[in-house]
Amino acid sequence: MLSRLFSDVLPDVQRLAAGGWVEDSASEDSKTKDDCHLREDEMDDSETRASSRADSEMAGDDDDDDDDSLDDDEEEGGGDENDGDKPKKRGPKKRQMTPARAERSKVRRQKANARERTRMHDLNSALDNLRKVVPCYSKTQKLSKIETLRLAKNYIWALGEILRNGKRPDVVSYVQTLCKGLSQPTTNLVAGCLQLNTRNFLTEQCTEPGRFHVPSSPFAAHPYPYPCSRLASPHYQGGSGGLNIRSHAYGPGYEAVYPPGGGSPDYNSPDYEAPHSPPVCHNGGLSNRPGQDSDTDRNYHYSMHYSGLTTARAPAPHNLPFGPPGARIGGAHSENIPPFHDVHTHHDRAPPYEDLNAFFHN
DNA sequence: TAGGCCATCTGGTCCT
DNA sequence: AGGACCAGATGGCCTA
Repeated sequence: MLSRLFSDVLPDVQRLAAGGWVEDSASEDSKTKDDCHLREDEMDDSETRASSRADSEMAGDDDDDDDDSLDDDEEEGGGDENDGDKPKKRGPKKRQMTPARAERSKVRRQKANARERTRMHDLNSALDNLRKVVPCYSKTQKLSKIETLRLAKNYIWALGEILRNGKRPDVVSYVQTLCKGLSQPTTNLVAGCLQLNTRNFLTEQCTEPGRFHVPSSPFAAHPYPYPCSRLASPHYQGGSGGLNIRSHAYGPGYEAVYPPGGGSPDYNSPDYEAPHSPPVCHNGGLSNRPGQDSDTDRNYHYSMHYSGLTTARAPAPHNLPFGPPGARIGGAHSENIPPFHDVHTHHDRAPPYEDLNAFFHN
């Protein structure tokens, strides 16, 4: 069984690796593959059923020829035994299903199914690749397809805004942008990514009220002071957890937080078509006390992908698109990144970010 | 148990 | 004819 599994998985992995991405999710796919085997077994059953259907369609054909031309000739004039009491149908006649034709049809269908499977696997691989470059990635808890696409769209839009505005957005508006149109769980997920980093900042680095310095996040991969009045506001429960982001659609008491002018994307822009997701709010249920709950731990499986801005190929750590323009930016602090077994650091990304980095470096 | 997500099968359509 | 693409149907798995 295992060898069968590997023999099936390996070609896929090799194919995907040849496509430019090294897939390391063979084990992850094992279940699916196994399932696939089961389904193939089922397919055998269905094929059997299909065959029996075909056989039933073949009722009355006793010539049993294997020749196509013969089939065609046959259908030109054949099958009229019962036409006496039935109105003649117009259009192309339904071909009589000979065993040979049924066999060919079956093989064709099997090949089509295999192609369709491959196509969908390729599509899923592309989606996996996309998951790796959007700002929240986990091997263990993957974003759904639709959420991946939405988040990717938001991410692109946010990056575009950064380029258009020429200034770094604050963390909250950035999260707002990313979470537009996302489901609440995904919103929490993205928020969790940020929360993780802000908590580290708060517990380890923050020494000055109202100053925001994130050590191990994309926001924080570089120690520069990041003023964020919101985080220092009464709404901010940073001392006990970090950003609390939640939709007020989940009940009263959740205060929407919007950046006070500037830096915030124009969600009404025609460029932005996402359905309006619940606004990103404070006061919500994401207030993780250090070491408090399992959700907190789960959030640790995620990393903000802006950490990718500090890739080895990126010129320097002053590539962070956040914080005050012109802020002094120090060295990278990848060593501050906690040892998440699941964390994705995007060292394999570079060119677009180098552009961005260069932009913010100037 | 309902709902969400997913993989797969299948038939239709379009294109080469 | 055959392949690519698509959408509907179906059933399994998982979670709240």
